[in-house]
Amino acid sequence: MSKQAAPLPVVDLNADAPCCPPLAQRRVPAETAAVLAPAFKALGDPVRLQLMSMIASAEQGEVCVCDLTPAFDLTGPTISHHLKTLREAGLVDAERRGTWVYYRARPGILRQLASLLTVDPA
Amino acid sequence: MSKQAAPLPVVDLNADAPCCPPLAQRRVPAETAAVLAPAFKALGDPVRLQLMSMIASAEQGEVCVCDLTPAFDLTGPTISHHLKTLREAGLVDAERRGTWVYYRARPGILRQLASLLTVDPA
DNA sequence: CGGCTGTCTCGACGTCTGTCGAAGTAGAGA
DNA sequence: TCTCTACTTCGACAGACGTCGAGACAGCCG
Repeated sequence: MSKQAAPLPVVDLNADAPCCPPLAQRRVPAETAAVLAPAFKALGDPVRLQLMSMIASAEQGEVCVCDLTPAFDLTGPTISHHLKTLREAGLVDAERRGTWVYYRARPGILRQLASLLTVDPA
Repeated sequence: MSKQAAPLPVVDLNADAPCCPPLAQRRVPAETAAVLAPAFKALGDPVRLQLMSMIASAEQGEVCVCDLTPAFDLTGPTISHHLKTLREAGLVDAERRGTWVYYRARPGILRQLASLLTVDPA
């Protein structure tokens, strides 16, 4: 950290309201791009995109890893790695309850990404 | 290619209407994920996210590469490489007119990505 | 306590990516 | 035609990424 204060929470990934106007409406500043690009990057893998969808569309709002893993032809560690990527991108949350670990989506950041990509109906 | 026909254009990136229900509404099938993930991946770099925004928000609907390049501390070849990535992801189109090359956004795919990320206001 | 199961971490591997400089191509103009 | 500018392609390199097997850790249940 070279900045001593970093006073501005440039983009708040937890906010429920869109952080910024649509990408097609105003130039995205470098700081915003630096914060949001990793989220897109995390969705930029087919496996993670499916994982994200399975988590976000879960009936109870959460899914057990044990239900996620068998849906792919990949080993447990690999799925775990992808879930970690989604976690670090702020797209999902994990919680351990007893033997199992449950993942749930963070709707706030999804909304922000969606609004960023919004295009005028023109 | 093991399939002999591949008859279904599973996802039409040029369509203006959303190709598929929101990611949080129904599990994204593997084929859809395979088609859309590259687009998210292309947006998963801060430079490309800014380039995309500069192109999509252009006043005349298009931008000259010569206006794009000086906005970054990167060499021409590097910007050219990122633009190629955006092109190959189907996010932008390029057209040469005389000396200059102009890029414009493809709103269709942007709309599809946005609708995929849409979350119920719940 | 000891063993079992579910999940994550670690280390390794081949591949892909972002970046550059050098060289190639396309068009404008003298 | 010759040269200049704008942009792309090529070749190279360091670093990041996706995947796996082996092992570590956490919680359950005898």
